[in-house]
Amino acid sequence: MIPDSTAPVGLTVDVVLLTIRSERLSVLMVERGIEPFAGSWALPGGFVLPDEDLDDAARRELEEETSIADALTHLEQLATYATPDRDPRMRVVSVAHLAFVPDLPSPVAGSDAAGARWWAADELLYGSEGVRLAFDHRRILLDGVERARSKIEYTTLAAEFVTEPFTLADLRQVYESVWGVDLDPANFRRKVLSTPGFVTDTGESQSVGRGRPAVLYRRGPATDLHPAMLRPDS
Amino acid sequence: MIPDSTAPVGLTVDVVLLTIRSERLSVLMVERGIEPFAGSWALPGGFVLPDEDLDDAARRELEEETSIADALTHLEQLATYATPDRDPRMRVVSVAHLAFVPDLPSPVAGSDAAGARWWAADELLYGSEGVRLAFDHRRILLDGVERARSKIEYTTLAAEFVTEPFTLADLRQVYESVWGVDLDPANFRRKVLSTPGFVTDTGESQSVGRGRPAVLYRRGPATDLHPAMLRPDS
DNA sequence: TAAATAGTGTCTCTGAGACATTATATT
DNA sequence: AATATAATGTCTCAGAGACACTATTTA
Repeated sequence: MIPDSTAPVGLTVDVVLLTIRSERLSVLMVERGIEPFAGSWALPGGFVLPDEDLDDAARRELEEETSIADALTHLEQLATYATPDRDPRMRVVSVAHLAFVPDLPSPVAGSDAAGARWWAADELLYGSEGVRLAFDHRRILLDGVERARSKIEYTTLAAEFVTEPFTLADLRQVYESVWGVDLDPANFRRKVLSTPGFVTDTGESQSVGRGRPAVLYRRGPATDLHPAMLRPDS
Repeated sequence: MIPDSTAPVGLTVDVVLLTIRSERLSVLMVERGIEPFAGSWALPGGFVLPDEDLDDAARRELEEETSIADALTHLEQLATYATPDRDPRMRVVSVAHLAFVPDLPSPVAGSDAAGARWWAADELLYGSEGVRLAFDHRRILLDGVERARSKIEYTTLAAEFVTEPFTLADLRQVYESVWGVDLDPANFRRKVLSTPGFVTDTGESQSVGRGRPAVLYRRGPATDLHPAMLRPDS
């Protein structure tokens, strides 16, 4: 029985799309052109269509607002946010998603949103510039960043942040940016190479300015890390 | 703007309530008295009220259907299920939750549901008796069990399954039941006692039939395990 | 040649697994 | 005494951290 006291709700998806830009963990945000929260920055997202699955909706909204859905290999559900007054217009339930992409060479151009840009996550979350975030998107972003931090511990998802082919220094930079720590290059190398299928050697190498050229790798077939990559301190 | 093409959806919560009964990981299910899926077994849950938060709804439904919400210390969001045709009546989005309780001495009596009982998770998921599960609750249960299996690796949540005071054998039995493995008692003891705040010694001991009496413990203040409790094989 | 980065080698320490041994209860 | 379970002790091995050292490039 569907009780009368059950009010209809709006269903939306939001996407925490993370990448590494200039060695900083960054997130894609869109500037809202309309009320509520006009002028504030929001996670890309929108209403789910009838008969549309959640992940399809997330990909579609990302395509509409930022046209970068192609590169999306990994998209996972993050959590659902449904505090009654999170949207002043009506009750809206948002199923947040999390995705990782490499630093995109092509500029992110939105067709729908007023403007879309990458923000360094730290700047957005802890900056003193008074950047306003729409709805409860600060909380969603916090949860997404925390999920990313823990996921790269026990999965190979860190490799989703780099463009192929990549060096071990590139991959190490991902961990250092997401975790905000420095890792020992030697120990990091040993850990990555001792995990079968994390990366595959291309045989080629690349010279990046000064220093010895680094061997180039591609993502391997492995998805999990046993044992996990350990985060310093904690 | 809220598009016209956005159909209203029903919002429900479901709860995967796990416990250990007779050394088996078990889940609380209710028998449906009405269509759809009359006679099938379903996870406890129901529609979220207007202005009600998700976790409040989960606790309320659990109380209404099984009257055991009191003992619920841990209740976490599991995932959201929104496949368009998962409910034949209308589009219903279900936010599933996960909770752990000790084996309850008092019988679980439901005021609302036709009947409520504990099922061994294995029996329900892999049994050959043809137990029918309502909606996509088999998938939700699978996800809940898998979440539980991984959560007790790196948190102290296994202790939520035992009644205080408990022996280390009791706590070990939780891991063995949830993981479906045998653990070395000596190594398990060393691991638990070397994690500060996992358990606290009561000083008392308890004789359980034959064998040397075991020291009794209570849950400690720790919530995380560093390093994690390792699952054999994998 | 100096500087910088890539890559290798080695030592130590922690912790997990295997399993022997001792302790304390019941029957 | 026999048996069962609790609790302790010991050995070994895998893996992480620290860091010295070698290799290969550019300025």
